[in-house]
Amino acid sequence: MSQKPSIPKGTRDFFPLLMARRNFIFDTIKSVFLLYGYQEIETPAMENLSTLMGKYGEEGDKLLFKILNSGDFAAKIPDELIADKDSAKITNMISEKGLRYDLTVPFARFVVQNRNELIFPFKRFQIQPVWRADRPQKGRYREFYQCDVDVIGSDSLLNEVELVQIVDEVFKRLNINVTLKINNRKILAGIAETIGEPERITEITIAIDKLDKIGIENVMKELFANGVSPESVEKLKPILELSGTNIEKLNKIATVISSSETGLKGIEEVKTLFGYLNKLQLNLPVELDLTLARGLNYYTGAIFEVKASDVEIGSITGGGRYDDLTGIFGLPGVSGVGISFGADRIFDVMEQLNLFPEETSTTTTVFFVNFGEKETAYLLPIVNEIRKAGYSCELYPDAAKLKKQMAYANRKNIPYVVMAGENEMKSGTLTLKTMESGEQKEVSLSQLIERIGHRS
RNA sequence: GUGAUUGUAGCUCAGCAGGUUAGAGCGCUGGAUUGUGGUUCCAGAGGUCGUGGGUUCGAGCCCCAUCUAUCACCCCA
Repeated sequence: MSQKPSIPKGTRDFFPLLMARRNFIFDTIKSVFLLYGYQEIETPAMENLSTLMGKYGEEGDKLLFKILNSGDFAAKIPDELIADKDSAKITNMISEKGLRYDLTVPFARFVVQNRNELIFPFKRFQIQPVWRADRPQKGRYREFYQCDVDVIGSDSLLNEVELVQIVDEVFKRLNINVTLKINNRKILAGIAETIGEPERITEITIAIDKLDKIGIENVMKELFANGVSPESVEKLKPILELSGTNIEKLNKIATVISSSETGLKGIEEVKTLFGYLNKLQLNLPVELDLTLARGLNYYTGAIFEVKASDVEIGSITGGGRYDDLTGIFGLPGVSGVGISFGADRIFDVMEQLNLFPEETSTTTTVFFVNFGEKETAYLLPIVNEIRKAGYSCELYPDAAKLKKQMAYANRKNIPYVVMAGENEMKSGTLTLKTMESGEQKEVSLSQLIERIGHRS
């Protein structure tokens, strides 16, 4: 049986049209990054497992793609480990590399490793694929692109402001309606302190993150289930029910968590951030969302998340401040903020909303029919002249039937077809056919260039 | 990792309560038109019904397993 070839679960092939559209997104994002003075870097697709493991929580470790060691690794596994069927320990023995899970942790590794050559504050961006062994579903893939911008080595809140501006500019250029949600991890810590469960901040944040999805009752149930005491959960309730404008919410929460120094610091940070943002003319609505938690446990200050207003797809951009990510790699006291644009989800949003401009599907401008050897010799220098003039063109490689060549040009949506056979060669001209109208005209080379230049 | 739905020609789908040689539209190939595409007409090719087992006289249809895609949970871009 000739079994059909296939690709791994959650991965995709991209056709030329899709690539043109994806590149439109990447180019847009990249141009905004450059506009703000960020510099591009790349890191390897695979990292040592030791730099990846333990950075994304227990769940994250499970979602890492691990790469099998080369050689006869099985021989080195002690029999008792195999007998125990202890996957975790066996994994350690047979795999020491993994595919990157995001761009932030490899970036932290990069910064620590190359700290002496970098200029701080270091502003970098990075557009590369990441891999997660997740089960694919709507808007979720096992291989997808992230477009990260980070500034590391500065704890100024101006960096947060700049990131918000970047988010605003990118989505303005892509013509997507979005809402930016902001929260601060210090406020969440303050809440946990206030209700007397400072140790359980992770469980608490994960639970309240689900508030708009499962409702307040279920959030509270989940907290019970995770061992948070009933009294603490009761205290949490009024916090979750906060409503009003950003400032109103801030003021209310400030009174509730006034005993927590960390919490108040968080509130101060958010107020400062909003203060700056009010001075700028932003297109997107910015909303303080105290239920925004984001699972990644390395965030320590601001947390950002962007949601598309017109499509139900989860967050399309996210990020935050991490004070000590490089500490894990031996360089403490370096603070960074960053956000990550989810290019694939942004793509899905734009597809659904039909937001791609027409030009992203353009192909060759001029097509030259191949009539045979003599004609090809006549055409080759002309084809080159067209390219020199800045127009993309191609000469069909085979002297196939005219019908076939015309059909090819038609399918590729090429607007101009040039034919040059015996007659044209004799008179030193070219026959130019405009595909859309079907109109045909004998022209000189300079007339041809002029004609295609008029197209817009 | 848990739970559910799905799978028939390149694509979108039909397929009568399990019953002989599995259909349509679009696409593809060739011709009408040997220097003319997109429109029209004519002809043709293409499927071991996701894969592997099982039930049955007989399975595209029923059962089990497996893979894929989709959806929800977990988590996340």
